[in-house]
Amino acid sequence: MSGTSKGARSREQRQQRIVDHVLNQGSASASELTELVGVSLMTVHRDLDELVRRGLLRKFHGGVSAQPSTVFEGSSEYRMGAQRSQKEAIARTALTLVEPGGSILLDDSTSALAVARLLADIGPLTVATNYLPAIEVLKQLPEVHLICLGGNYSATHDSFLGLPCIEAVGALSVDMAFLSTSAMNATMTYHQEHELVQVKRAMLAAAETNVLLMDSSKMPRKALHRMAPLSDYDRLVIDDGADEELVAAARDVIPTMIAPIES
Amino acid sequence: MSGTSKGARSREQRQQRIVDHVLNQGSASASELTELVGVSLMTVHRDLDELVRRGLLRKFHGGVSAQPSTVFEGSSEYRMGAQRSQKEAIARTALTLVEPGGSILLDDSTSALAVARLLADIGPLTVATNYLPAIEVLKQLPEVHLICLGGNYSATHDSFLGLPCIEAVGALSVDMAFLSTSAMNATMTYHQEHELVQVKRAMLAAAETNVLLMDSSKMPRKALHRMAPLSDYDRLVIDDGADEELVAAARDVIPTMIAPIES
DNA sequence: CTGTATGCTGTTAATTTAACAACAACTTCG
DNA sequence: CGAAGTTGTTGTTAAATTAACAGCATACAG
Repeated sequence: MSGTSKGARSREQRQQRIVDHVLNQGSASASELTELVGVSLMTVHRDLDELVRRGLLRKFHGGVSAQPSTVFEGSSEYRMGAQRSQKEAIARTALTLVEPGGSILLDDSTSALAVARLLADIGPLTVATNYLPAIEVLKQLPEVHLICLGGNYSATHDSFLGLPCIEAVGALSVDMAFLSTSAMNATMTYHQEHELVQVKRAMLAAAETNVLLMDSSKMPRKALHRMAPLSDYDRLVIDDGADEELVAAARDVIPTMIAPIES
Repeated sequence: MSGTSKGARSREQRQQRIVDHVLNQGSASASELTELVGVSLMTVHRDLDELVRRGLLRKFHGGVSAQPSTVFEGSSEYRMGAQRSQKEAIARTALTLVEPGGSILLDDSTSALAVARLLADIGPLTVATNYLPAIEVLKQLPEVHLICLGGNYSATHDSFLGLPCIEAVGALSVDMAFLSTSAMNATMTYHQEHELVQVKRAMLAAAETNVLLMDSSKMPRKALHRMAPLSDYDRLVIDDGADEELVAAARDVIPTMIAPIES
């Protein structure tokens, strides 16, 4: 490609040092970081912008902090970033399952959003979702018949949930649902929040074919609520950074597609 | 309370002038606006922040613009335009009917959007709507419990319609609905599109009190579909540019509030 | 009438951003 | 193999934005 081998490496190391320092101190000013890593103020700002974009840090006027300092801003933006290329690869692979003229369901996950972003040139398609960022993307596409699944707005997820949403899903019958969960193992999928579990289960029931989108970072973990057994899904799409053993185990249960991460 | 009578008035006028100028020019720089309104740069920035918060302007580094700088503008935002100050006046008057703790319904009209923009400091409130621009505004307000009425997305209206929406409305029972129609006379309201009529009728049925928002520009006209008799509404809010005769006739049917247009 | 509180405004200093120039690493092509 | 071109990273400079504090006018209570 281009001049990235040495440059990118030192850049990464530098950003890692910044993250470490901020995580230790809780927060730091830009000029403070200038001295720490020995580059210009401008470069520090550029690093910080990227780290914010990746969801690792928070920026406020005067510096950066480790945690969501105030409240604001859906943590959904937050989730993207780090595994962005994985999610994009997964979405590209999952996209091969979509056929023009069909109907699909997208849940409120960044993985599903990545799918939405790739639906431009498929052909006529009906897409239903409760996820506002996905709606913003899909409303631009003239060939997509968009259905919004309404409900109670959740600022933390930037989506619509609750009984109204479940009922709206229940009224549908679609070809395919693309779902993601916060954790899984060889037999079960899990999620942190009960409210989301209810909606996702309704989606599972409403679709002919259920596709589970998983980026490897969340693979060998559990979470509070059991959501659905792996056997409830018809297809697993996962990136190639996943634990071999787990993938092998999952393969015994459902057809599994491995998404290659581009360099 | 405090020093707001004269100060606030000039402040509002100033912001109005800023909005007018930006809408005319398409965009403007902060320093340019400084000369226009004759206050310090800092105050201009404070005004712009507030106008952005109210959803009237977009800010980018170096100035502000009327539309989403990157994309085209939704045709719905556009409709505002000429009758913008009327609609804002109407909304401000209608707002006096809203009580904290209550629940309200907003239809997919720019008049209802104007109401949404003023809901910031009312107190806890439940608001349901099928209108995407209103959702974008309301999702910012921490005190508002927002319910999205889902349905089939209509690009021409930027809202959700059809059977799913009607069913979602039917599941609700709210204190007050704020509606607008494309035409009215002394006994009847009308609308151009049947699909909208159905949704609005459902809203009428779901609310305890129905408030009709009318800017005078559309008063003495008819439109294709009869929507509902004026007697189905409980309150009419109209700006003071309306035809005297018609207002008098309407007064015989329902309580009517006249919204003063500021200079 | 006086004191206090509240909100709006201006000034200053610090921070952040955009825009451009310089440079290194890699690629391509002769 | 080397020259030219491309791409990505960094630094410099100037402009823009923000926070913080101080000053002033108005409203209200006593």
